[in-house]
Amino acid sequence: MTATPDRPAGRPGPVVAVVGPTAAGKSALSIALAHELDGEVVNADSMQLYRGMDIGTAKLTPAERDGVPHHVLDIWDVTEPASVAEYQRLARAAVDDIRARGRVPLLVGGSGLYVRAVLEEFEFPGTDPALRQRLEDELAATGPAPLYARLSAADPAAAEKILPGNGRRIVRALEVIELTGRPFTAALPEPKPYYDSVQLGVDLDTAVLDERIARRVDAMWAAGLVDETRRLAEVGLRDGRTAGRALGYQQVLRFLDGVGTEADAHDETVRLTRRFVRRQRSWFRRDPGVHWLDPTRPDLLPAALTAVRADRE
RNA sequence: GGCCAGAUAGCUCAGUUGGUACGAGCGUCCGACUGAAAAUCGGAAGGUCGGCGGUUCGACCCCGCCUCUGGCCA
Repeated sequence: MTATPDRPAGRPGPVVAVVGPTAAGKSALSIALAHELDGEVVNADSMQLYRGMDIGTAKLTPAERDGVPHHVLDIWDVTEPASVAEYQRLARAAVDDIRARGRVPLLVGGSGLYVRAVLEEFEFPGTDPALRQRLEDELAATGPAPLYARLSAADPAAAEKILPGNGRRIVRALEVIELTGRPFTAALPEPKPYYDSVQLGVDLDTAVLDERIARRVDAMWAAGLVDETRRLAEVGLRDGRTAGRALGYQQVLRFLDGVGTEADAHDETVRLTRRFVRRQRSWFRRDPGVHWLDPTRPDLLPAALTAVRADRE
């Protein structure tokens, strides 16, 4: 139990986080928990932040939300680049507001960094579009090697933690160093809670989850993902640095641009979503604080509630 | 029935003019991760090179037979 700076008086319970890989059953559990706990959902899915990206992100429809208020979704245009820092501000404001009203915040999503940014002490150094652009242009022109050499000289500790081929992270590190004059924290810090929280993780056997992903992508296609993408393309999805790369949308965009068939786009989406799941797991598994639950167990909800209440002492 | 091509990692295919397979992409497994994180990047495990025989000091690469696959001709 860690004191939080501006926790309202009384006994606000922990923030309940529901995490895990895509398609494992986070949404269903979160709705059930919300009903039991008098909770409201705060989204922690980086792509559900985009307005209009509904089918491909498996966003719950208003009807599926079943009366449970959802926050921090549909806040960005598809052309806007995502920002964890901005998300952090918005999500924390939503959490604080929910608690101030005496209700329970449920942080739900599969974007590991986003979840941590809310739950733990996590300060993002600033950014500067012009500087960033300059570094990115340089990266595009020369490749990562010269940039990495510069990073090694300026901040050996960071360089040691960042692989020489990872242009993205090298650029960000150089940006932070130049901007702040201080070294870049290239390794995740020991978690220090910002909110008291309970993290519930749901996951399935790989074979089962892989099959579910295939069916989910089928369902997305049937629900009109191609049309949704076409509509979003008209309002700039292609220029969206973040949104245009979302799973499913990126593949449909390629198909719409004449690269490959629609079936290719579908199959690629399945393939890449499966790969994404592996990455999500490697993020969440390292966190010892996650209480894992098998979402197929019949007593899932009671088990989840037990885990939440166990933390309340 | 005849002719031709092919048979190499789980899949698709490179490759060796005979000297322990440099393999690649995809898949699989594992990992990193501080303002794009559904991003970005790294590592590992997988092959008695279709079968049997022959030639040779030595064959995945040469020869013969066989099996399977694809195509062409009957």
